[in-house]
Amino acid sequence: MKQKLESLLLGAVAALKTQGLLEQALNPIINIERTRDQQHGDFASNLSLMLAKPAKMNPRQLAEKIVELLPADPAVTKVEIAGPGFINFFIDPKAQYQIIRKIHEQGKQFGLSQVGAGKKVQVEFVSANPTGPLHVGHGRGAAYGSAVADLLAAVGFDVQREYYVNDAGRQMDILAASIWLRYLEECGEVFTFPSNAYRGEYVRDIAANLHRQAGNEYRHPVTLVFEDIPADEPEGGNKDEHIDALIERAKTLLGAKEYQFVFQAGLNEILVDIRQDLGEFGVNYQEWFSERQLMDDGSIDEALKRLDAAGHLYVKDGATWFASSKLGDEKDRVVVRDNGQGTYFASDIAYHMNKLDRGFDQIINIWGADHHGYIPRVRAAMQALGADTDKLKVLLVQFAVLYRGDEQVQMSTRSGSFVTLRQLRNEVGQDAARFFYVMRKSEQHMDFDLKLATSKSNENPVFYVQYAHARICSVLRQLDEKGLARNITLGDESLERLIELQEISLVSHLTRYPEMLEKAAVQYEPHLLINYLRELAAEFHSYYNAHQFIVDDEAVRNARLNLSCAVKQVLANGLNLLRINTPEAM
RNA sequence: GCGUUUGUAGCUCAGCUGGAUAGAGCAUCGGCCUUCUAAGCCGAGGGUCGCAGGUUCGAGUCCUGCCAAGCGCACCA
Repeated sequence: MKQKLESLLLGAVAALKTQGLLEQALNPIINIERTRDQQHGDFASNLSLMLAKPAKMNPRQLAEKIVELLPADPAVTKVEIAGPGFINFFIDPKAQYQIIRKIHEQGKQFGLSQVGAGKKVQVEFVSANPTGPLHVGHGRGAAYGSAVADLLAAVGFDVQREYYVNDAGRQMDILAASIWLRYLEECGEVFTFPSNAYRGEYVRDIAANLHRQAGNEYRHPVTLVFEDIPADEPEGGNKDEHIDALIERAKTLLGAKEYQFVFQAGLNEILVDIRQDLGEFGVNYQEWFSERQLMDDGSIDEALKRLDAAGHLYVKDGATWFASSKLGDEKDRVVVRDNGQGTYFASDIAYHMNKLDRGFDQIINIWGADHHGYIPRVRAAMQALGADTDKLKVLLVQFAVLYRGDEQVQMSTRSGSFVTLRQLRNEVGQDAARFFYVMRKSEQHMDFDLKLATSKSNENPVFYVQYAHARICSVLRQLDEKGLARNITLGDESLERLIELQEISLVSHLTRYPEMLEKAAVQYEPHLLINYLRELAAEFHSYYNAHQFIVDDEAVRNARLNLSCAVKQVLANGLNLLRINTPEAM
């Protein structure tokens, strides 16, 4: 419909040109919008406001001229000039009724499109360090990331979902040491647990499993373990030196192979847990990409070699630096430490090089907002590798601040005092969790009130949308109980009997679904889909309260049932896309 | 201090990339179940869109400067 109006307006512009009112060279952008207010018709264009200046006319006069020159079209019942010079189009409801038939024909396919044209897009999200279970902060990234990926797939992109596993680095060593120390406790050793180690209950669980499997195989007397280890912070020492020394001690006492075993046991157990957690949350990946793999297969060396060859590396103070400040970053960054170890950033350069080599048309990274300062250096690295940095899109997700009523819930992985995603899912349910997370714009700070979300009452907006779906199912059941059957053909033939305000409004709303979906996908804003569904549900509830569907007049009855079923289909399509259930009864 | 994100109703948030009288939910107040599910509907009150300038036919939206909050500014990940 938009395209049709656009061509009509273009016709008018051409006519203006031949009349000499507009310069031939002028090619105005035709802007057509949905109106906000029904009184302004269905669509509006600000064309004459845009052209007023080049045409040297006042906008209202120009608008009259445009309307006069506008080619006729049967679908357009009325054209009005309003306000400062808007041209409002009123569309024949009959032309819009086609959407009901279309929804019925296309079913689950309705709304899907091919604007993505099969372009390869990678969406990397969550990628939390495997040092513990996912918490509620990760939940938002998970819900948002998977919604973005699913939306892109719905409009025809070839989407690859990926989780980057940081299975290397100091944090992982701290985890391994934490597990080993808890294991020693399981064996009966007694000592003070380091302040900087991971203290979560899950660490004990992993240690207990290890103890069950291996008995005392990895046991060493506590006197040996703590011999000459620098003091921990509470004892007046340094917590980092304390834990680092313990990591080294673990490696020497256990030996490389055994240390790896403990390390791997922890990693595996946590990764399995994360994968299961996300799977249950409706979040699935095509690829779990290992950071260690990048080290083992020489990718990091290769990436650094390429940067060096292009003259972007230099050595200072014993470390190797990447001259990122020449490429937009605020300062240069170390890629190889003076101790010879690569930094996390070096891994990330290699990772992005790998992504580029895999031939994606677009690379989307979804990060927590606390990583935003990291973007310029990754961009710089991609540029230095000779890639088109426009291919990279970084979407930031603000953290969700958790409340219980008025009280903020403090969280820290290290101290172990946090609410896990799993706890949240169990408390508020899958549907409410996904809905709540995606309801807000991603870069908006979010207050997640557990009390509110856990309250099973009407305060939960997800029920509102689901209830609309269930209500329609209920109407259909009612129809059956009354011994009536739908006559879809008759309904389709009788669509012009839908003349009530709510009916016209619903039909118009249904026609918007595909364009809304496309916009939500291309702009990475799944909350638009949520808003749409809430509006559609509201219009349906309003309709339901104002009018009876199962009426004696067969034509009206079937037309209304066809409309209701179209609404049901679109609600289901939207909810399914968000992986939220569509209950038939509530 | 520098960078970045945010500031809209009592609270939580939308606001269709610059359009018409700024919206919704919750909360408050008043109505609607003999009728397809009241987890619903109808109505009312509630606003200096953080503040001040600027850009233009037109600004919650764009530009500048302040104010406030979150986050970031490692040879951590």
